[in-house]
Order: sequence, then structure tokens, then C-alpha cells
Amino acid sequence: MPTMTATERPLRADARRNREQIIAAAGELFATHGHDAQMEQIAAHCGLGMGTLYRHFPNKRALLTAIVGARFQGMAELARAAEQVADPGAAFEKALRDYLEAADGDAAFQLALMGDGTVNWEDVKTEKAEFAEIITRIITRAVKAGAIRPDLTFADFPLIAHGVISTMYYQPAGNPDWRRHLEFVLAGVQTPHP
Amino acid sequence: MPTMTATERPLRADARRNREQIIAAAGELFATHGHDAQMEQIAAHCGLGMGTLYRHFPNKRALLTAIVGARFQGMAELARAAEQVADPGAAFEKALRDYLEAADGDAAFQLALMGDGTVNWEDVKTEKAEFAEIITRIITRAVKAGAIRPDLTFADFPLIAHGVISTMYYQPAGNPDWRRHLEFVLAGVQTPHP
DNA sequence: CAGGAAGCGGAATTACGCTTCCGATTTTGG
DNA sequence: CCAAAATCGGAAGCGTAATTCCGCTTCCTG
Repeated sequence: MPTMTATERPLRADARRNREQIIAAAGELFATHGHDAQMEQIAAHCGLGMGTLYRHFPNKRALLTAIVGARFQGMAELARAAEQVADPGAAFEKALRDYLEAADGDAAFQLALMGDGTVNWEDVKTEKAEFAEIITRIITRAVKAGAIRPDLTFADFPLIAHGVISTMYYQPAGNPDWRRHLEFVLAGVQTPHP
Repeated sequence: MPTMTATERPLRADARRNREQIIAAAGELFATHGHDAQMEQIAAHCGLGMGTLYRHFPNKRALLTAIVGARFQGMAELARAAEQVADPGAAFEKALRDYLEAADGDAAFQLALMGDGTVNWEDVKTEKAEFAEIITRIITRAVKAGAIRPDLTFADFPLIAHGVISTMYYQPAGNPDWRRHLEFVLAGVQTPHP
């Protein structure tokens, strides 16, 4: 029950402020340093003490999970936008491109997407399902239109995306190799010629 | 100067035995547990003490590097075999397939190939160069024969291979998803149709 | 087969980072 | 403005795993 907060009085003003600061700082530091970002760094970055940090998030994993949840909402947003593209093939391509573009530069999100064990997926179930649903629709439409391999399913989306993401992750930030990698993958996903 | 061992007396018999045991055990444990394999586990697995382990390898990184070096020699062997295939396109495909097949099930080698920072590449320069040379020849030949994209170079080999390897690594061992991923990648690397 | 160099064992040392604790401080409701 | 409740700060506690140290043992040479 991640967010079963029915009868809960609103946070005290300072607490809300701090919580936001924490999420912002942690998002930034995790993006830069991946899971190696330290709790102390994060607290310091906000000018807060450890106690405060731990009052808001019981442990590092919970903090990371909260951030990944937020990122996923952003992804769903992007996917919805891609869905608006008229051409089914172009819509799929945009969805994939935007997804990767969004992951670029965010080491912790990359790790999370690749499936290292540092996120409580239980607590992001909803956000993830929302995203999956949209992508599924996009893929189905593109397949029906004959724009991409007919055997492509939603399960392939993480597969191919994560491959490209690993190129991002294990390369110095800013290295553009992954875009070339993406071109190969996109070519491979096209409807094969006879 | 990694191996500038000119005037070096041969290891004592027991020492040589132990060194081999260490490499074997470490190779196994790193394969199974990745970089999380512990030095103590490795020592125990050989029935040796920590001191012995550290006499042979000054630290964990050196041990890992030694093992990756050995693996790379194996890779070069495989690449040479692939080069014997008459059809240039098939040779390339075999080289890629065999490379990945060899990495399957070896978590530490996968990490190393993806480029996490746990290997001293300096100390494996030779083995790596040897491998690169062979793969370069294979790619050049396949390009000339028109079997694969004309813009493909050696630099793309790690790129596409590592994408697939990340699917291996971040999936429970034995999961075959990466083979499907590989099919996409192979399709994407083919000469594009007009 | 004796002497000494080369090796070995494994407990103790270090280092590092997450997490906990609790007195001090700030906010809020009346 | 006051007292209770909610928050905060940051030093101390812990667990983990690499690495070091050094007295003891085993192999090799003459």
C-alpha cells in the first residue's frame, strides 16, 4: 500500500518545502552519480540533516523509488504525446526516441530501467502500468499498419530500449554513441523485406 | 609494465597449483555473482587463506583483470574460427553470435564488456587489440561483400554487442530474451533495402 | 637432510556509507 | 502569545567487505 494515505493531515509548511527540496536534489544527484550518490551528499545539498532526510524517506531505496515513480509519469506523458502522431510508424519511432532522449543524462533512471535491483517496483506499479498501456497501443497500431515487424510486442520495448540505454550508461555522459546504436535498432525493428 | 617479468624464477610447485586454483575459482564465482563475489568466498572456495590470495593478486581488481584477460584470449580464438567461414556475411554473424554466446552466463565478463570500471584495461591491452584486429578484418570483408551496412566499423561491434549483453546481465541467468534482442540487432545491421 | 627463502593462514585493521537516536528547534492551533 | 506536536540536526552505531600483517609451514637447493 504505497499511497494509501486517506486520513492524513497536510504536512507542516517547512516539511513540505524540505520534501520537495529533497526530491529535487536527490533527483539531480542520482542522475549525475547513479546509485553512488550518498545520502549525506543529498542532505548536504539541501542544507538539511540526515534526520530530516530519513524522516521523509525511510531509506535510500524508498527515495530512489519515489524519484523513479515521478520519472515514469513523465514517460507516460511523452508516450501520450507520441500517440498523437498520425502516422503509426512515426508514432512508434517518436515514442522510442523520446523515451531514450529522456533517459539520457539520468544515470539512476537508466539503472532503474535496465533493471538493477535498486527500485521497489511494487511501489511504482501504477505508473509503470500506465506507461505500458500507452506503449502497447502504439505498438499494436504500428503493427496493424505494417510499419514494424508483425511479431513485435510490448515486451520487446524494454528489450530494445534497454540495450540502447546500456550504451548511455556505460559511456561517459554526453557521449552520443547511443544515437547511432538507436539507428541500428530502429532499422532492425522495421518490417523485414522479402 | 604489466608483464615485464624477464628474470623471474619459476613459481614454487604449490604456488603454481594455488594460483591456478584461484583463477579457476574466481572465474567461476565472478561468473555467477558478478563483482559481488567476495574475496573471502574465493579463498574459501579454494581452501586457501586470504593471505595466499593476496600474495598472488594484489587486489580484487587485479584478479578480475587477469580473468578478463584470459576470457579475451578465448574470444580471439572464437573470432579466428568465425573468420574461417567462407561467406563474409555469415562470418560476421557467427563472430557476433559466438561472442555473445560466450558471454552468456558470465556476469563478470558481461560487466567488463559493458565497461563498468572494474577492469584495468591497461593490463589487457594486448589481448584486446588482438581481438579487435580480427573483428575488424571480418567487418571489412563483410562490408566489401555488401553483406552489412557499408558504414559499419569496428567501433560498432562493442556498441551493438553491449546492448545485447545488457539484456543478459540484467535478466536472471538463463533467460533467453537476449537471443530475440540479437535477432533485431542483426536485422538492423544488414544492408538497408532501397 | 639442513637452512633459508618462498609461501601460507586467518585474525585484526580499515574504510565507507547507510541508518538510528534523541535533545533542540520550529510551526501550528487556540 | 503559549504549549503541544511535528520537525530537524548531526554525531554515534553498525554491518560489510577489502586489505594488511606477521608468525608459522612447506618446498627447494646444496
